[in-house]
Amino acid sequence: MSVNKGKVITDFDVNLLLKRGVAEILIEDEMVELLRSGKKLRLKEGFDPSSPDIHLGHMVALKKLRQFQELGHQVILIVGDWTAQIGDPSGISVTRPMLSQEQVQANAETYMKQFFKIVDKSRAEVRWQSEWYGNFTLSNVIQLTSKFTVAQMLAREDFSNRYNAGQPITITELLYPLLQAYDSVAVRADVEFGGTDQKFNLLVGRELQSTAGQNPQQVFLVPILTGTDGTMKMSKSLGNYIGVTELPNEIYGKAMSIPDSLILEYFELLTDYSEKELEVFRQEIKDETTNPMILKKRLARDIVSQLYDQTAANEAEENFAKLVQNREIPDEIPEYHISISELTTKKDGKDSINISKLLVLTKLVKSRSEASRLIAQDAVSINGENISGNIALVKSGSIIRVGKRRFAKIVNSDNLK
RNA sequence: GGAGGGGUGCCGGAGUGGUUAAUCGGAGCAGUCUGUAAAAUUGCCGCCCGGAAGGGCUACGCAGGUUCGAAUCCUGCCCCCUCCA
Repeated sequence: MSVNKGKVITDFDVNLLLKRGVAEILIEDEMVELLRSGKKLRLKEGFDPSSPDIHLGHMVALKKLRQFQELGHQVILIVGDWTAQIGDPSGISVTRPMLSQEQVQANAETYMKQFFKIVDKSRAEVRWQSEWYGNFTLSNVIQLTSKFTVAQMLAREDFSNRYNAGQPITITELLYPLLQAYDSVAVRADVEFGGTDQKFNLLVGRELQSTAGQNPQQVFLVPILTGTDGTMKMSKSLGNYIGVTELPNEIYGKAMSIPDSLILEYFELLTDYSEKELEVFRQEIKDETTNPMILKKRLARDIVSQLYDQTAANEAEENFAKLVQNREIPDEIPEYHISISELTTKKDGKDSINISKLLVLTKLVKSRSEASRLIAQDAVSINGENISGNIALVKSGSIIRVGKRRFAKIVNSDNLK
């Protein structure tokens, strides 16, 4: 097979590619035609390194890209080092803080590693916006902006909502879709991938490509993954996300904590379980013949093994069973070396330790005020025994537990001095 | 440039001189329950000192001022929104 060609594809491929985990394709007929043409397609997806973590929400589209790669197509990842400075206004109701060059640079570095947990590096091309925007002049900007009208921009729902609600929209934000669109021109994209909230931006790309004499790209929209809270979209800023570089135990645990209502959505968008299998799951949930927890465990295991491997997944599952389901103490507890004598006071002739100070030192809590509250709420235990006051006996080797999941093992550093 | 409206804790949003660390809702944390789900329910939800009792500090855009006392009144400044130009 020629390197310039994508694989000849079957109906099965088309169905998998264009149906599973896909929200909308514009223009679908053209997309199918492109795939059948055998042309090696240039698939673009842009990322704003506005925060340093890629999470499962991003994984939906990345998995799609991966599928296309397996059919021989070329992925072009755009590092949005310029647009990140603006902050994507899509679906956001307020202006985002602008980031510094340095910040963006640092985030972008860590992004790379994360991309290639899912995307095949050998069939991907990484392009930085600064490649073309670095030399952009004001006259380029004027030329670019002259092609679009305010009315066009206000056609976008989140802009018009904000406008109507009397919330500020900065001019740089209006620039965002244009910059993203120009990326498509710069890399001559055949298809651009994004979440459904990206629809407007991707469509602007089509228009701009047309005016530049290129074939307008196909717009490939994947669903927005719901976050672990079960209501809002997964996003870093909402804190309801599972990062792809988190540790296996964390990923597993967070996956287990999603509401039941999300199980099928996650299976569909994040795993390769076949449609048939999904149908079985759906039925089982509906008929209540299977405890949703069992299905969730399968889901959690699958996600971990995709991001790590089978072994890690099994370990995470064991860990979960022990730690969470049986409320045991984990095998490995972070140790803290502290000087017990410095924290010790005499009370009733016995040596005792100020627990709230200890909790702050071990970083188990943020402040002494918080520590006092948690103690009062029976959330703190030492070697399995709840403590009732701020004073208790702690020895070298004592295990402190705060809430369900926070642990620390105390190691006395006195005799090391 | 002119007129009007507004800036309150993570978010939304009350409060217009006095137990106000600031009603209420959401988010979050913790307890009970449990499948680390949901629902329910209880409590917490600025920081510091103190074993505790208790005490102190900081906070309602920023900076001053009036007052025994201000998120609340006054002055200046900054920012946002709407309408007019």
